[in-house]
Amino acid sequence: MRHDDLADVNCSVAKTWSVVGERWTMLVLRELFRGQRRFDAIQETLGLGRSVLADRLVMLTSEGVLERVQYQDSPARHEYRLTPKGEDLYPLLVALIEWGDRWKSETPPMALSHRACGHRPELQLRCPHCEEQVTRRELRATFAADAW
Amino acid sequence: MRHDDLADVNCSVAKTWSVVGERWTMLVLRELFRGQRRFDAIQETLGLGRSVLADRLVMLTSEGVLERVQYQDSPARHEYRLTPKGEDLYPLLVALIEWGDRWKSETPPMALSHRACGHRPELQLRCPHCEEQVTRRELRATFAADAW
DNA sequence: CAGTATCCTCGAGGATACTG
DNA sequence: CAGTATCCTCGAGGATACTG
Repeated sequence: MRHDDLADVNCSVAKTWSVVGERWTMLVLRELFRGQRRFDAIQETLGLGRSVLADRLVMLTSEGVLERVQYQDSPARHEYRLTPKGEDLYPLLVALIEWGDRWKSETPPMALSHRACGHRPELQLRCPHCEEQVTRRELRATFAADAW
Repeated sequence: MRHDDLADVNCSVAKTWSVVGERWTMLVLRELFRGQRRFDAIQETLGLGRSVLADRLVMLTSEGVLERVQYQDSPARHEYRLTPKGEDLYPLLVALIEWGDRWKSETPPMALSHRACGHRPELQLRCPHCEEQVTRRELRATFAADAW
């Protein structure tokens, strides 16, 4: 199974992975969420190959995760911005940060805080109906007939 | 930068990626969360190479994400179970599922429901102090001096 | 069943120079 | 600045047979 074949499998994990599962993709998105929009800025910070970055940006743009926006003319220059589909990857990024903070870093390299109160936000798995947190033991999984 | 070098960078996204960022790792974990614990069962469902699966299981075990448990003797047979460190990857898996359900699947291939009420749980980013949901616009990021 | 051994392919990524 | 062109390396993953 090639990487691209993940997109065609009936599993939401695999489909998402077909978009973000390559080595550099989530780190490129990390830069976008951090406010970097320029090719050279991202390339220098991450230190990845220019052709790899160019390829990832084209892929993410054609996926609708980023949009390429002209920010000046003569000469024309473009930058990349997160679309709503791209912004919606934020919980995924936070999940990566939280796990790394908890299990792989002594001191968190970056701290998020709620502007209003200064406290640290966290991802919670909740039942919107019961209005309480749930653990995976309290969940049932139902698979469609053609699910992978 | 090789894949393994991500572990040594001072960024929690990169460190987590050094554990879960290869092509098959999250899909292997999906099988574990689904209750599959046996080598052959995982290998047949996913269809990945046996040597790749063996390598991933060794890596995840040495990372402390899985533990290898003997479940019978003569002949000795082993299976794999999620440790607390592995269980803590569940929000990450849910984030992948939610994004795929929302943006890449017409009908969700698998539905999670709260056993107590039957409703669908969701990941929410919350401030535990203010006891309310927050968006990324309401957050501030503070980087350590040596953060990547 | 849970792997190991062996061999092979191919494409992801790196490096560097160049261009409008 | 935002890429493209070119060439190259190497290791991740596939396939198949074998083993305690």
